[in-house]
Amino acid sequence: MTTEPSPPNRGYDAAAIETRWQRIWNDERAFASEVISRDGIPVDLPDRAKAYVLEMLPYPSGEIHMGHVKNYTMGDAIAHYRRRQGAAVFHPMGYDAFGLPAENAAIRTGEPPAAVTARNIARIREQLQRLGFSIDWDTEISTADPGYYHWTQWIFLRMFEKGLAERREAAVNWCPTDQTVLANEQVIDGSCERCGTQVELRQLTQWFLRITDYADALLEDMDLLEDWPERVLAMQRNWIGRSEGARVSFRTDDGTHDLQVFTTRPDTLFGATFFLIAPEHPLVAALVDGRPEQDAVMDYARAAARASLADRAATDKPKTGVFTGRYVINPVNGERLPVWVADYVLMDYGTGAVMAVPGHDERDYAFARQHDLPVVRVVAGDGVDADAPFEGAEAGDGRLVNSTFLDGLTVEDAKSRIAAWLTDNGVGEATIGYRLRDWLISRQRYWGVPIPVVHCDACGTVPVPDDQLPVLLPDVDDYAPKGRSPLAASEAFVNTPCPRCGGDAQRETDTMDTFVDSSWYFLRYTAPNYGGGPFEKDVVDYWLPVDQYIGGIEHAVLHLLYARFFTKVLNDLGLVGMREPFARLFTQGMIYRDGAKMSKSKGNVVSPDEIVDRFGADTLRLYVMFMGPAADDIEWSDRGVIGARRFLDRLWTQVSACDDGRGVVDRPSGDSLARDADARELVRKVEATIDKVTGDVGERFSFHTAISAIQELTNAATRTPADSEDTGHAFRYAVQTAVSLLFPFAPHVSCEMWERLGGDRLWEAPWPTADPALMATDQITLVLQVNGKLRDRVEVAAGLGDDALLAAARASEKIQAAIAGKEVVREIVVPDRLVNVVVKG
RNA sequence: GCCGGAGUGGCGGAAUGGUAGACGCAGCGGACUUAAAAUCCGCGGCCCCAGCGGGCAUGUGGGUUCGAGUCCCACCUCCGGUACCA
Repeated sequence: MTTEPSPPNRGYDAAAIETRWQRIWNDERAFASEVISRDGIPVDLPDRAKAYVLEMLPYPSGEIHMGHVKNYTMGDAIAHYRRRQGAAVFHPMGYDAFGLPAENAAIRTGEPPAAVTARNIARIREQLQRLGFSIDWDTEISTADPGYYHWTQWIFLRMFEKGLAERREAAVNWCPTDQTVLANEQVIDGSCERCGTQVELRQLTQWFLRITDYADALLEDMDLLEDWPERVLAMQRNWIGRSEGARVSFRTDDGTHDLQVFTTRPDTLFGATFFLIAPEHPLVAALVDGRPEQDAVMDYARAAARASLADRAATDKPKTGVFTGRYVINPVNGERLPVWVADYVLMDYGTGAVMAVPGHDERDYAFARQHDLPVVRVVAGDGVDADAPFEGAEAGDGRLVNSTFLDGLTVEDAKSRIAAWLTDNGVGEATIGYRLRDWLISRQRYWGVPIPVVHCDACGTVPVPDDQLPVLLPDVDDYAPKGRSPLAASEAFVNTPCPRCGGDAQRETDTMDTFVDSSWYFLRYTAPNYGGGPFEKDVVDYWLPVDQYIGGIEHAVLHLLYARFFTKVLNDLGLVGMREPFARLFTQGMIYRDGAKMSKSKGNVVSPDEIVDRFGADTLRLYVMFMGPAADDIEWSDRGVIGARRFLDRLWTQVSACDDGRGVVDRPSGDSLARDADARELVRKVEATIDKVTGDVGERFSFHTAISAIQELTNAATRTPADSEDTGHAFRYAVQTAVSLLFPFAPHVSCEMWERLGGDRLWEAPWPTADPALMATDQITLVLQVNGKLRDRVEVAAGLGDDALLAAARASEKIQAAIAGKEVVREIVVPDRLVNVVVKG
């Protein structure tokens, strides 16, 4: 830390108290779940309300950071709250343990990734336990454990059987630094999301999961995700990128080849003046074979293949391309269109070929101007002549022109008309395009789940039989990536009899993307040690979907999309009952320091351990919840931490003032409150606080305002004079309620204070409920306005009628002065709130 | 460009269409102390005024309303995502 504020030198002993309560909770297994399939033994499913509270599992990098603290503290507060409301709560924890960091460490030091990972997990577990989270530690899982990845492989095989996992050749993203392929979702701005290296496109045979088969289901079932942040849904929608259009078939003028295009503007078919194919298009070589243009075209295609993704994707560079010398026939009017190869056409999207309509597409327009190709208008906006010159592409709405049978139609009508025409003439059809690509899961790296298949010369690709799972990750001497998986170097691993014919065969040596591991972990928690399957359906169906999922926004289109896909596949296989895994999602904001995300390289990291050492876990937890709205990015403040501790110390002092052996008291009686106005006002504040905190924690996830309400209550208690038995009782009631409400955020010291107040087992005590009758005030401040401007305030009894309130307003000298000599036009009365006198002149 | 979100004191932020700035941080004044720290009490948007008071204030400009931080329209700025997606 850059500043060194002193810890308070008075107050409670955080280290002693926190250790004590952690031991008690642990000894009593206080947060163990009732309904977990431990070894395939049938369990009774209670019909109480259930709450599956889940935070995204951590990658065990060695140290937790503040983001984790915020994430898990929020989940813990919700879990505690739901538990005390009487729900059966499930709050598990695990580790996303496969992945590159441990492997890269292994390459540097020679220590096996399994050992690095085991050490890191032990460290993270210790840190989490030190923060006192109410986790069911019996359910703890690691995705790198053979007992876990056995079932990752099993699920993969079920997908393989359904044709949802397949091995095929494709242009894929290759990271030259990490020496492995990457999924589309892991390429950010043309660079590897992990190391930032620009990725290359390579033509390789790889394993894919057919997530595109689920594109529509992933879109449609967003309706089931009512409590997901809009921006996450928007990102997923954009990522899937569904667009309605048509497939159209163009034949070469010599009739030898058929080229398909996808277009969202089939209405502009008459405006096509040339035709483009991607440099990677499989027909490029065939089209130019033996022609004079061959060399130029092939050189261009090779250059495009070499260019980095980022260079290819730059939209501001000139539109390059080469004419192939070939022509295709526009099926709608028989016109010959010259075929060009251009690198702005992506092999990845649609069919890798497009009809170019420069009049109504910006990119085609730029290309046409660049290469002197004709531009034709087929859509004319209001008042635009059919043959008016162009100043740029016109993508707007209008009516069709120069399009024979489409002339006069709106764009929308022309689209359906031409779709019908294409179908009738057998040259195309209406279809849907997606931006979403299949999920490339092969990785040429060591520390991941082996893909459980065998390659046999006689039988082809053969799945490993279920009874031979798990395919264990072998020990190897060298973890360094060499462009192929390190597993390939282990002959004992690779060479195996074919499960089908018994002949010599080789195991697949690629491992799986770690996002596969985390696509189903939330199911395994319900049966962490079960050996008979990945989970048990009835237990999964009891707990799932997750009632509240909490994690970072960075997984909006990665983990969250993949996990939804897995759930749908498992649902289709009849293995789980639900279609969506996470009913409600909360994405927490990041913690910044000095205007930047905390990171070692920037040297602005505040370590959770250091804060716990100095102030205690309760202080850290309270502070991260108090900083600001949980969903917002917020700047860390060293001084703010001290403020949180100061509040706990103040409450501790108040509890000490109640240390008289009276025990936990009931709400003061009506008689007591009728006798004493101070007691009445303080109890009113208590009830209002219960109401506020309950809504903030239970419904609005507005933890910072919940905490400030508790602070207001303790401030009010302090200010209440303890001058009678009635105020003494009210004070005690206020303090004990503050402790009870604070518990989800600062559980250790709350339990200690509760005990000192004479209470027992606060984590099981029912959550307080407010008495609405006591929340009402008997005095209100009536706001007096003239023409909507504040002019005066008066104290009056609550519940007065309009006439009495008007009378009070008219009695105000300031109001009289403000309306003197003016005509009163209208008087607005809002009961128990304000009077607004409207005057003229 | 497109999609999503946000603009309120010195700072983090609060506010069912009804007292703008709760709560906290920093600051200032006071108490305690030989002194400091800690703690406790109090003050606190900006401008004018000795004071009483008054004026101006929630990114900008319009609108709806008795009344707008809040609702509507247009714009500006910032943040995040995405982008030759045909």
